[in-house]
Amino acid sequence: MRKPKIPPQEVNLAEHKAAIQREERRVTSYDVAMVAGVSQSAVSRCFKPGASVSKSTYARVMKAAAGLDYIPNAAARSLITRRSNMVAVVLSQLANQHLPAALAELSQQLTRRGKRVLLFTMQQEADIGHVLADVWQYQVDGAIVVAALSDEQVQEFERRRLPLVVFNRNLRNRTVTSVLCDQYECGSLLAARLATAGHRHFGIIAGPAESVVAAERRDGACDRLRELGLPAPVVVTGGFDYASGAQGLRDIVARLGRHPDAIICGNDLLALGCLDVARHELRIDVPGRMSVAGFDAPEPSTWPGHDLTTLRQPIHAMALAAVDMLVTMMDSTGQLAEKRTFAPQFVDGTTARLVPLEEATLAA
Amino acid sequence: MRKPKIPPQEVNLAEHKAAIQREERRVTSYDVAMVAGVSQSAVSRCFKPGASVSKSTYARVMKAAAGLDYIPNAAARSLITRRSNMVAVVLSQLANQHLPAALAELSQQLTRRGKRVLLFTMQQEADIGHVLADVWQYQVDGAIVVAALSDEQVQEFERRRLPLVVFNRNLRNRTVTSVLCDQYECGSLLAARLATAGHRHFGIIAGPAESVVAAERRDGACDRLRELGLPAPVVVTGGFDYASGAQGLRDIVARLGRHPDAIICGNDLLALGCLDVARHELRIDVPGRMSVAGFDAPEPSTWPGHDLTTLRQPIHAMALAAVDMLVTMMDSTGQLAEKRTFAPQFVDGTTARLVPLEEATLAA
DNA sequence: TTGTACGCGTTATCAA
DNA sequence: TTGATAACGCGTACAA
Repeated sequence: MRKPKIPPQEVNLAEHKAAIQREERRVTSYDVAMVAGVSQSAVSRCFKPGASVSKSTYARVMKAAAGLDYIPNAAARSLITRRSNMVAVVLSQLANQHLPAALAELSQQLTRRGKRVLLFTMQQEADIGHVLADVWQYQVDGAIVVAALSDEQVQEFERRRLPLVVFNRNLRNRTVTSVLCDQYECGSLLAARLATAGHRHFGIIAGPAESVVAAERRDGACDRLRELGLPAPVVVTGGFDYASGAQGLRDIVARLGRHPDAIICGNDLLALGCLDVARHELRIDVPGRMSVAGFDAPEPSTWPGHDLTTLRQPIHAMALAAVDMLVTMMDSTGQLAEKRTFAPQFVDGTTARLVPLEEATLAA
Repeated sequence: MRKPKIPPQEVNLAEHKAAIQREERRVTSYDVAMVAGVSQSAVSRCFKPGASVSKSTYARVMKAAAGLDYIPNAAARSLITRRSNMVAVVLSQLANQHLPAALAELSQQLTRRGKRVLLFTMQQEADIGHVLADVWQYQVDGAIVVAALSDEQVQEFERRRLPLVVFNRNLRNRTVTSVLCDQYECGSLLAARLATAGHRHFGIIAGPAESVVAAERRDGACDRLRELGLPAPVVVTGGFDYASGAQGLRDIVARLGRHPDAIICGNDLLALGCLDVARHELRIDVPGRMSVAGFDAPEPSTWPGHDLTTLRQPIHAMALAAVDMLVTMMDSTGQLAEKRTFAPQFVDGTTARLVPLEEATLAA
């Protein structure tokens, strides 16, 4: 019923192109077929890698396609193949923290594997519900979500058979595939390193009470200190900002009557605030008399001058793993839920003493 | 020829759902129609805002749709409507500078208008050619590009009738719609402000020789100083990093035999390096004896402690403008190329003296 | 207001 | 290797 009822009839390129222009149509594979003097299916095959086409046909088709600026329509393709080659990446607070770095890595890795990124951002993680409704519409082949999904939401992914990888969030749900850096373990590790160096009295500037990440880091540190038989640390809460770090140290010193041996901060911004108050306001020698450590080392280029002792999440490895897992799930129908947990990288700055005092003295 | 030859025949929901499951099909509007006992077009109308449907039909359809977890297929829709509601956002170096903030703003604004973001990232701006080929495939309704497009590439957008807004890049091509912060003007403005305060001898740590942005800022400052009849500034080049800022000041001082009245740095990282060397190595009183200023104020939360005098690009306003223009172009067919240039915001830090010496003395 | 019939542009199947 | 034909899932004239 289509116009080109007589396909193997070659048509003049320029003329045909003008006709398309006139009719305000898109250039389709039919148009290419007419100009090349082949069938529409032949054109389709030429754009499918590994299809069986003769050299001469291929050449004629490609020439016609180039002349018409023809590009296959991804929407039509995805309709029949049931694959869009798009992956949804869902996240909030893009402006904060190391998410930009993570997004860049995810995007690069997905592109390398021939997938496109359909980006969904939200103001707050709580808005995820609205976002998911959009995700379903767009026929993505999979999703990488940086948000705390509810059990129900995870189940909806399963029901729709949509491969899902949760990034950097530790869900209770055991059936979900995720890649993360164990924040509890991070807190534990940092406490242990500092304890090994001989620190006994700890202060913790934990961050927001409602933050899951902050809570896990705090609990990891507290539990480890208890296991080691050390005194319970003084814990204060607040925001995740510079000012909270500054006030946090003041509060701890006020509560304790003196400064502790070491301060663990919920993130690096807190640590910087703490550091400045310690050095310039309270005149505490850091790291001589007190150590300060944080989490979430930013890119090397940022925060120059400071040389914080901190932990860094291996974003590159995590992004690689997330994309790997997602692609595997997309290729094989039957998938196994897996949780890959990465260890943090220790960033050996100059704001914490990490060797026992005797050794430090010996070395000096 | 389709199965539901007899649509107004109500079908059991659970049974039908099981059948779909069994056949491994997607849920379509036909399925909803069968369960609701209406025609497929009725279902379609129910999902189109402002279509004429009776209350009762709407209710039956929505109930069936909810029961089947039906969501309209965006690919099929875009095939017929010729609109995908997707906008391509193309950029490189996501991890650097203020691009994350810009992307977040763009994404928010586009989402607010019911558009989805299809994200294309590249390692270098030069890779834009490969990326564009992908953009054409995905039938986006428009594109926001943060890269220096060639004339040819701009023309291809026109040829394909694809609305384009160039973000933060000053193209020679006058026919392209773009939104940007004039870097030449930024340099000029900063030089003028400092000159007004009485500074006469300037040093410029310009940044990479190959960077267009760096060159424009430098030229703007140099030209303005010349217009004001001030001595030619000492200009040094290097990278865009902290170390280059530090070395830059050393070089300027070595070349001049003393330190100048004011230093203009190609970006904030350079300024920080310069600042630290000035204060801690060369023992120069900043801003008492020398002023230091930069460009590209980062988010308030970053680089705490430093309190740099600098200029900030109004990213929020720029993103808003870009999306506004793009949406306008998408809605009306005949579009007019327009270039919207925003003025930078002055960030009044503490590293530069901005009032003439007499006033400063009087105030003291 | 509702249903019929068609087409959007492609890939997949099958026979030639 | 090639061409005819049938889907894919939806929106939309048009007639009822």
